[in-house]
Amino acid sequence: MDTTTSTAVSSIERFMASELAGDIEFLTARTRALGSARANKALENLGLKVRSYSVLSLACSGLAPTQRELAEFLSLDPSQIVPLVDQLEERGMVERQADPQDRRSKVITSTTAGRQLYKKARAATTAGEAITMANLNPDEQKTLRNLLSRIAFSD
Amino acid sequence: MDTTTSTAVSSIERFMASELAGDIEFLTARTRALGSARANKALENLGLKVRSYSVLSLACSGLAPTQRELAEFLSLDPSQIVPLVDQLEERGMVERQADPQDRRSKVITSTTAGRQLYKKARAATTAGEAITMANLNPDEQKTLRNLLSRIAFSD
DNA sequence: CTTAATCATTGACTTTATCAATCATGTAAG
DNA sequence: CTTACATGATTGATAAAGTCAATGATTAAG
Repeated sequence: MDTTTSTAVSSIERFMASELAGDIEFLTARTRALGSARANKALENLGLKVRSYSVLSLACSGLAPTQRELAEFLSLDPSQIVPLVDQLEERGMVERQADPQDRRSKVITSTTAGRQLYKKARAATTAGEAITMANLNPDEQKTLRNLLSRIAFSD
Repeated sequence: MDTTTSTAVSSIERFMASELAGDIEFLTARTRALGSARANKALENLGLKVRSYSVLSLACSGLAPTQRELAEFLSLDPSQIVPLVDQLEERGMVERQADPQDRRSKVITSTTAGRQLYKKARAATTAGEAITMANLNPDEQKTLRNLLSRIAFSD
């Protein structure tokens, strides 16, 4: 007798037996919803969201992404990148640099302030991720990354 | 020498070395984007999307979900469930039934037509999922489901 | 050269998400 | 009982995301 630990969990357990709960699409959607809610909260103080954090991260990577590449890697439409870069640029965190190879493209690079912000943001998301993954041991976490990567980059 | 197989892939590889590419949040977001695009396409002919499919699936599960439970399980706001059920109900696929235990709640059940539609839809999404997971062997697929479940239901 | 393709950008438009308010019902306490 | 408070579905307002076509600047190809 006892199915009522917390209202939130009680009914969830019932549906874990459903066919839907075995769908990878569903599981990734739910995992992502949980993770990005947590990440957004962790980034709030820094004036960032998951999206702007992602752009900043790639800008700080030294890989010199163009906006088109950002769109592709982040699964976004190129038109969605524009306001993301706009905001970061206005804050002085990144810069649009004309690509000398192809003047249509704009390479996004980070400023010193951008790299400082990223360092803090990275710490925040890492901490959030640790909470999200608390149920998995380090080996399992590594495995999960590996498996997801092979799906996410299978195109 | 050859890095130019397809424009889409060429730059992606470069960014797989980035810190961001190791973030679980990022990997689930990308995996989900890929998967739900495929699933939506697979469901298009049936007049369904991932969301309505999920509701239909749970309605067909025999688990008698209430709308609140659907919202919780699908990580949606209760107000988002309303139009989803509306549409399926208008098509005669599901029914809102007053819960005799609690007349505030409405239990969503499937009709015969709903179960027939679900059968087709299930086949479509399963096929799509097989494509998504093609790079993983059966054991790996099972492992992935297990690991994701433990994160997705860790609340 | 001229034609076609690509990149960033804009703008229109649709779909999702978020949140407060409401009505009906249920629960708890005096 | 009845008063006070909590909950489930619904509505409506608003913000945020996603989708798509069109444009100007450039580059690539014939």
